Amino acid sequence: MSKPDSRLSKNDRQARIVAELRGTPTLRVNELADLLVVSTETVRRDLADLAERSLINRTYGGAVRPVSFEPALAEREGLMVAERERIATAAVKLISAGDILMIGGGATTLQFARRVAVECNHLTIITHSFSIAMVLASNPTHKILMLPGQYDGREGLIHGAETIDALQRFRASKAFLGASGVTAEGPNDAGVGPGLIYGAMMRRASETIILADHTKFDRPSLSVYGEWSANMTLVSDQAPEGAVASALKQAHVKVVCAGANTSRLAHRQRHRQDSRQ
Amino acid sequence: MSKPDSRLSKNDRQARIVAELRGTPTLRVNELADLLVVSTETVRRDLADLAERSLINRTYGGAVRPVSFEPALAEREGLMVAERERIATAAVKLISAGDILMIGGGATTLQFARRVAVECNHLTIITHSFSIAMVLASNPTHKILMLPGQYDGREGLIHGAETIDALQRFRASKAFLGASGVTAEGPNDAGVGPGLIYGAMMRRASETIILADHTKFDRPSLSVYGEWSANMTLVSDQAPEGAVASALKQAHVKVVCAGANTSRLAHRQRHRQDSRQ
DNA sequence: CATAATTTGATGCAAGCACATCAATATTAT
DNA sequence: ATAATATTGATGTGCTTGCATCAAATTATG
Repeated sequence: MSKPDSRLSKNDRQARIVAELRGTPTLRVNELADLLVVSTETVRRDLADLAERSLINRTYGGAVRPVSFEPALAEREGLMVAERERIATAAVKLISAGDILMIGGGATTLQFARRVAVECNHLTIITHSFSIAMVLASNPTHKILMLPGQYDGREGLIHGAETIDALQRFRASKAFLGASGVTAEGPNDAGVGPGLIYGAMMRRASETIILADHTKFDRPSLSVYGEWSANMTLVSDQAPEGAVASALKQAHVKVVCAGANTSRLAHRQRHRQDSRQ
Repeated sequence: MSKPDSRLSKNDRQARIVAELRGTPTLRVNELADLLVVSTETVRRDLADLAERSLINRTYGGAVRPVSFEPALAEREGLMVAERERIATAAVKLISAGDILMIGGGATTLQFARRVAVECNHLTIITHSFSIAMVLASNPTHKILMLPGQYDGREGLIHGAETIDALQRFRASKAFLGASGVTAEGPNDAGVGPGLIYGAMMRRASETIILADHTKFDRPSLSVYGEWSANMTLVSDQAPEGAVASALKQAHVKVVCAGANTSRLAHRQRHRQDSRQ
């Protein structure tokens, strides 16, 4: 994409590596040293640096693009992997043939989308998240509708007035939404823009399914985007307790608890952690 | 012999590798050999096999998930790199401060977008291409509007009736569009859906700039999406000749020829091809 | 059942990678 | 300008990967 400038500052060089990775899926230390005209050791140091900030994914001998190019998502992607996988697996079971889904952005819903791509077919899915659309597209039987609006590169999401407006023209049977926090008041999100969209999705869907691991319980976030009601389901890895539990009960919210099960998952997680370093 | 059920057939084993890769971004040969209870050589052979069918992406020492990301684009990305870079550089010069741009999808316009991200600031850009939006987002001063519609994972593009409809609500000062073919009739595209969008963009923009390298000249494609007119500019690496040239002249289309310059570009191209396999 | 074809494992070798250490160079602050 | 700090390059060692070759084992086939 650009030229091998003879000398770049450390920051420029590292930015360059990330940029390069946008074009090529995999890079090798040697290639980079060659391209940037620095020693392989310097490249190695840069890679270690970038991997720590999870801007790249280190491999033996080089680097690959991080799982999700959205910086904000990449940070969270490594956490609670096993829990999210269990939640996603349980949530997929709630899908019926012919459903029209809305899926909100987030690390947990992305995991959910991965499973939808594998296990379901011929669904219509409305989303505002780039990564979710891309993941789902690996299964060509799905019909994926992308919402319009302003693109936020940090979160990899579309949002804004355009998005809300467009949502009014759609109806879905089920909305699958993530949450930064789950409190007695309702599910809430750290961002105002996304929160507004999740709220709009809830109103345009017959049923709403909230996907949230137990660390979200009782953790209030910036904007409460909806109130608990009887057409909602909470899918989590643990059952909530205290104030949250009673609020859910009072509003007749269904709760699905995706408890630990096979050794396969534990095994998977071990694996994941290995490859993460 | 000792563990009959731990033994998998070749196909099962390879399927397992792909499945494993769905959960983990990167795997190493050793990990896999360990996991599948086979020798590292067998794993290597499996990986070579899978890489050939592009079900995985090989790295030194392991494998990563393949770029499910725009297969169609990836094919073209490696070709005519130097030409595209020159075209992009020349096209960026046509941008004025405060412009509202529409950018169509394609390998050449993507290259153009990369330069816009680096060289321009504070532009409003309307697009239907995921990769273009993502590339531009690396410069947070830009405002990126994403069009709605159906997502085509193969091309990484949005298209459909929704998209055309939404375009009617926007106006841009300049539309930058790629083309599969450039004939006397006008710019044309291999896809019907994208073609309709490019046509709509042309009509909603005050000026249209077509980006196309010389291999597109006189190569008719499926759908002619617009007619040459005086508010159009063609940016290419070579000046067109014959019927195309006279058609452009008659319609008063401006032609910008981005001549060859540095030798480092050729160097880059070699590099990219290496790292692609 | 026996033979052929395929698949797998073992081994040796060359090349590549990672890491630690130390010297040289560049950058920054005082 | 000088010193303090940070960054980079060079080098050597140990480990890992990749590849080729051949033997063993498994599977398919008549």
